[in-house]
Amino acid sequence: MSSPLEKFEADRATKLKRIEALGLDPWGSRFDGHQPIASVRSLTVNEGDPFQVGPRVRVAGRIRTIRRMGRILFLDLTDASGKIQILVGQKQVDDRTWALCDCLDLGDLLGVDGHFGATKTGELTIFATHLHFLAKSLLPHPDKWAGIADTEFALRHRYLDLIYNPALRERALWRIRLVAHIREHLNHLGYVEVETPVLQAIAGGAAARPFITHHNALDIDLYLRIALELHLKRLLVAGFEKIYEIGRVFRNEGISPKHNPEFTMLELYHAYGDYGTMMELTEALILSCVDLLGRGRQLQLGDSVIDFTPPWKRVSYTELFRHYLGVDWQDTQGVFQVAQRHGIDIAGKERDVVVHYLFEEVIEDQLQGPVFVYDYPASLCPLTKRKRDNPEIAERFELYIQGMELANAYTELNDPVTQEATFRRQLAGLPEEESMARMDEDFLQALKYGMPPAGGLGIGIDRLVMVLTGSRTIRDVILFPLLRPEKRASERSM
RNA sequence: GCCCCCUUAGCUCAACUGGCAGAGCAACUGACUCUUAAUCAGUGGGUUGCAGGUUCGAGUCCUGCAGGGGGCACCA
Repeated sequence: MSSPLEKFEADRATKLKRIEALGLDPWGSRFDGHQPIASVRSLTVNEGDPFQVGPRVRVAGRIRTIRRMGRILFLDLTDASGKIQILVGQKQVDDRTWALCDCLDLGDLLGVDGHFGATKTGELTIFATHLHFLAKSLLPHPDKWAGIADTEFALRHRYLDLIYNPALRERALWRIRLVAHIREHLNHLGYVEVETPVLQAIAGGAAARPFITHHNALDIDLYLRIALELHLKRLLVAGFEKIYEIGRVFRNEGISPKHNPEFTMLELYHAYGDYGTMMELTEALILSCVDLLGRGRQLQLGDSVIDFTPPWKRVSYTELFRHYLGVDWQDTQGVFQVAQRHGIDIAGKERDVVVHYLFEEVIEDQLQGPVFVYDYPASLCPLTKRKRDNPEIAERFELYIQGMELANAYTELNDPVTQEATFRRQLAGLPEEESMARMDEDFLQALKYGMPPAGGLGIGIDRLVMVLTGSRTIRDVILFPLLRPEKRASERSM
């Protein structure tokens, strides 16, 4: 009981007991009829004694500051909509409410009845007639002005960070609005939202290591999905024509400012479309998100300004290679020479693997964008339809903004024979540790029943929100990013 | 998995080339009916992330570990 923190808790527990002694419940109960603080603030202030004449209001929120002046008490109360000052005067409230004022701490949740008005200095204020205690905060809150500076503390106490870091709360709200907007936009275009399994016997649709879990009753290992693709295509076979899913996918890979092990993907499929259909849709969708922000079409992102004014640049993979590397990526000799000049190890590697390295090493970072890069080496795109006049090229595009891949779209491969062949080639090249990857026979069979030609699109929602909110790391747009559990804390709680 | 940086009171931060661990906020006691980073008087609060080592003496130097951050690798 000697540590400072325990003393804080003991002090607050004492106040909790005193609240109980007043015949009040320190954990509160249903509290109806309160209105958002922002809407209270927009009421008009009446002339006269503010304890009497103002409109009657009722609010609920968290105590952010307390200023005690003898027989009068000022509180700042915040709710989801804003902040307002509360004035409690000993003469204007009953004895029990005044006694309660001695038991209030920063962070407590409080309901307030009173008259809305303004103080002598003009501060909009609720002149309280009654307080309703709603919940005790037993732990001391962060410094009310400095907030939380320690990154780790903020990440491990995200609920506190969201209280004391308005920029974080604002970004979280933008993410919510943007995702809702994307749904509205797509629904309006006639796309329907579907849901497909997260637990899968075979995790396919992307090349990534999956998380493994186990189903007890069936006694089988299952994987968490790494993509939405293969089930959505089954739904194309099933007769759905314009579908999308916004869902969590899981990839068992490293964590970085651009990578969280679980993240949110939008995948969308349009029967009888192609990657051109998807390019038009992508531009319109993201543009309408930019417009929703209401900050114009030139957005400041970090040190640079990205101009979203359409039409966005469209440049082929081939053109990029000529421009940045002065070589045709289909020229095997040339590619190997250029790769060696850039210090890339080419020993035993296939040309297109080296091509891909070169793209990521040399070109990707320079794509300020927004720019559509289209027509990729086919061997890098096992789920993509080849160009009719050149089977080495796949009808795929990716959208790049600030060197970051934001969208990825194909003309979908619907030929089961070609699909099976590309799967087999892909599996043959996999290292031993990834031999868990298996041919998805069920998916191939679905294709054999006939999948319409289609355009498909994937957009990383987290990265899109990063770009649109100017966030430097993906953690800024994910409310609860993955952290390693604290060892000492978990041992203590055992 | 590798490299670099960070970790001091509940929170935000000080502490010179190794020399008595400090301040603001928060907390506690008291004064004050228009304050608003309220003010004034007073009080308490520390395993300096953890474990070792060097030293007369370690927050400071060395080694290991943990967590976090950044970078690399991985990520079609």
